Amino acid sequence: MTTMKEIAEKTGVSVSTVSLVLNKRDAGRVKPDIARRVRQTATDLGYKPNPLARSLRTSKTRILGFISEEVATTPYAGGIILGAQDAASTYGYMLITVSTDGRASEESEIAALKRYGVDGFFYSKMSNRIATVPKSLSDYPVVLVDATDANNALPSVEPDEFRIAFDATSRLIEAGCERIAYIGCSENMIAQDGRLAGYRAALEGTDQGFDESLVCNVLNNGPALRAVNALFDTRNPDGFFCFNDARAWYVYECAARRGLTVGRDISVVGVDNHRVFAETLEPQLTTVELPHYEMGYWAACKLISMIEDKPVDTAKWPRTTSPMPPLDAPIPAKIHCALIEKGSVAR
Amino acid sequence: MTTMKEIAEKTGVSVSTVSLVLNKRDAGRVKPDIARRVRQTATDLGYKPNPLARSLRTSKTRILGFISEEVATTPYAGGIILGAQDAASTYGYMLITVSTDGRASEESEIAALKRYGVDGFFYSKMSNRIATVPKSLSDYPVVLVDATDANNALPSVEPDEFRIAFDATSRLIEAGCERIAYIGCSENMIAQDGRLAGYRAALEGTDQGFDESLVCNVLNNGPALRAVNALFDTRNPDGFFCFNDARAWYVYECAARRGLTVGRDISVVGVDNHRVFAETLEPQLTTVELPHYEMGYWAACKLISMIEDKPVDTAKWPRTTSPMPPLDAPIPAKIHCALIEKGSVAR
DNA sequence: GTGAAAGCGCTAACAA
DNA sequence: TTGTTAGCGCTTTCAC
Repeated sequence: MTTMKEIAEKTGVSVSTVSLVLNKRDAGRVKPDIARRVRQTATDLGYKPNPLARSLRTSKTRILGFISEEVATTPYAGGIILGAQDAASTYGYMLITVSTDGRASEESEIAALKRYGVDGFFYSKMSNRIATVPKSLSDYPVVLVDATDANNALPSVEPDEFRIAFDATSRLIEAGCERIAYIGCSENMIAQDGRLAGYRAALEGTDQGFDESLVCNVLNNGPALRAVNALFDTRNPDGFFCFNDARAWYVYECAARRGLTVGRDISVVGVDNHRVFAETLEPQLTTVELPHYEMGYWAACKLISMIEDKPVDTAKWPRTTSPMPPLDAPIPAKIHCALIEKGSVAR
Repeated sequence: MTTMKEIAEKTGVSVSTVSLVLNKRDAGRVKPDIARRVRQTATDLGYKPNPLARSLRTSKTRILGFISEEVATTPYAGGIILGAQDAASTYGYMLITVSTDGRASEESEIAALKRYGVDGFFYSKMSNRIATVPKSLSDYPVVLVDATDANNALPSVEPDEFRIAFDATSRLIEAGCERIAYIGCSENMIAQDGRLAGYRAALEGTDQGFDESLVCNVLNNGPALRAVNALFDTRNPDGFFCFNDARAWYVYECAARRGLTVGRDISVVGVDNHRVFAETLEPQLTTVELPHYEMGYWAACKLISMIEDKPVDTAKWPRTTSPMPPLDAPIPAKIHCALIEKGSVAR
């Protein structure tokens, strides 16, 4: 591992000159010729700065702490983390992820992260919830991911729940469905509210309009399956917007028992896409994929821009199907990732 | 953030004495009384060592690098990482995870990790594959997780594939099933080989014996579903061992179309448990859960023991249902995690 | 037994 | 325009 000292000796200048040049602070301070020679030997020797030593001086580590619940239990976390990682690595940062699943250790994890000198934090709940960020984070830059700050004081990156359901429902309408059901979640969550509103808005613009009796909010397992079954009996829907994979499965199960084929007899649009569904239900199922990767990527960009206190170049951000949101919005800012659509049309 | 200097001043000793005491190198070098006072003020001030400064001297960072594919696409990764994190945090380490999904960036990620001074690496493929560890890792401690070293030179932690299928099949036999099918994977992988062997061994100990025509290896989507459907037609199995969730779903779909109910008309044991299945199929489905958490935990213990060059205390490891494997085995060592069983009996 | 001092690799005042 | 110098917090040798 080559050091600045070696470069300095080899070039015949002092370490500080090398430092200036290599940190791009040489404008008008170091002779262009010397600067060039320094840069040359640096690349010759394959110089890479030692982040630890740098951190010791600057107390900036270029390490980001990612705090989340449920990393272990959802397949989504990975996408978010991957996106955050990509963005981080683009800007020369690394991620340390800790998850607090089922443990009361959040505070000690945060303390550990602080000791390692992270420059800022992601605070993530998987699947858009209201979150209360621990006070121990209050003197650090923080961005919420797939979550909304209870105090509405911190920037967050979230999916555009309304649009997810609005677009998906519109798609079913265009496909000619006449009795479009909403299979949702009876738990109280942001996603449920936003999506139900989007579904409703899409239908209210049409002849069929919004019909409460086509809304079926369920939890899980047997009771959920029975509720969907009852909906089939009473309203015989020909189109389904499903809150998530599990809800889509109830529809599939009921359809199979009735000899109905998805994509022919009924149309189903589901949100998200567990791997298992990609292997089984596709391509009959139309899926609306949440842009987890983009959420992570955007959040990292936002966090880094806060840390470095300069606007980031939004042109480099990966795009979803939606227009780019305003980026340098003041804090608190909610940045809505829009949806990604995948799969064939329902019918 | 209190420093050693502050402790030294407050106690009226020098920094070096503080260092000696706090690093437990004071035996016979520092007066017990002084040592006690140092320790006292340290706790009074809530002293936590600055890992960065320490690293600069020792070139040990107590950071572990976790390299994996597919973090984004499987829900399993989370469990492994969580386990590794827990173990790491128990021993005062942190994890930096990088994933190399669909990117040619592996080498640059490794280089970045090295620059951050990681003490060792996890190299993980999700779902037990033969892996070739990059040569750039060869001068570091490395442990493979859910993967087998192609050169058989590195320690690895893997599930006990044979036992997974042996136990699951035995369970179906005990439940009285007489035509037990194996719904497997037609891709060539360690897990497939091991599990098929386990299934076969369990059946060969019984009257029904092993019957090739009950083995159905499939890939995905329509073709897979049709193959399972054909198996239903030709052999009418009453018990199923399913390689994974997707395979279990094919069985469910076929059963639903025939009006059969799982847990009553047929018995199904599936490996793994995506969250979506826990919400839908349980408790009818018997699941054999791979011990991802334990794999991560054990791997971290192994890696740390290599780094610190001392045996770890295996008594603290989380247990699965299997007996503890020999731990201080010389390298190369394969440490087999056994399975965890969950869910109700099939019938 | 204890402390002074050097130095890990780098940055940033300040001098020259 | 460049170099000297003084640390960042910690470990470690070597005098005392």
